[in-house]
Amino acid sequence: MGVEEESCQTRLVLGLGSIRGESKKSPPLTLSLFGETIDDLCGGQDSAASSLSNASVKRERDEEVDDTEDHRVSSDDDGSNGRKKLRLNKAQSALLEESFKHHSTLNPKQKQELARKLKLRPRQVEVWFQNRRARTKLKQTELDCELLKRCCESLTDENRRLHKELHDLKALKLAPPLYMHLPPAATLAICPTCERIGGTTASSEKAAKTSFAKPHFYNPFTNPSAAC
DNA sequence: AACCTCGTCCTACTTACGTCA
DNA sequence: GCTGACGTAAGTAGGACGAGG
Repeated sequence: MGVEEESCQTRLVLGLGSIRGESKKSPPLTLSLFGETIDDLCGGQDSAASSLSNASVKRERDEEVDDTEDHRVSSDDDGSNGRKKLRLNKAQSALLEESFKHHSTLNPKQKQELARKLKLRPRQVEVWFQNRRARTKLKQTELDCELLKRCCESLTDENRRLHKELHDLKALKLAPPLYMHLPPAATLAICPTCERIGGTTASSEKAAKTSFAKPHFYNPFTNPSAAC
């Protein structure tokens, strides 16, 4: 099936969502002209083109640039009006990915060059980059979400632990006989920040002194379990 | 200088096709 | 063969921005 065959066909694409009124942005019906510009079809400028959106006009202009290879399949063979979908081959995907690694956006020259190499229309290259950026962003959002979830879980655990510790300390305070079993007060070190009782070793004393000298700030993002 | 229009590019959202389990 | 989920190409609306009048 050649480009000429396809480009001569005017295809009416009916968006189901639009028909159902699901999309607030979409018009009820969309007339899609594949391979032909409005000007081509109307035989001149300033007729119907002026009523089209900028994007549509631009798209049609792009399509004029490269229609040398048919990556589309006409759906009119079977009499349906649905659009057929381009599938990029592995080589095309690989080159696009490689290009995306170097720059996630394209200038017009790069777009043209890439389209020429891939034997695609510049508009298709542009769309691929738009969708690729969207996928990258979505993936990053998912990763961020996962990280926040883990931080939240960590903070919840820490909070639970601190509550329990506070409860234990209060219980300890209300139980005088237990004082008898504790070491002399002078040997106890209490963390001024978390109010935990430290041990009597040199290291814990040192830690306590350090805590006095320099209050520690807990950053769950850099050190989720850094508290004491 | 301030404004308006136009063209272009982008994002966000959506639709619809192809594939696969 | 049918079906639902998923990935993705493509359509659309609207905003931002620069150029030119």
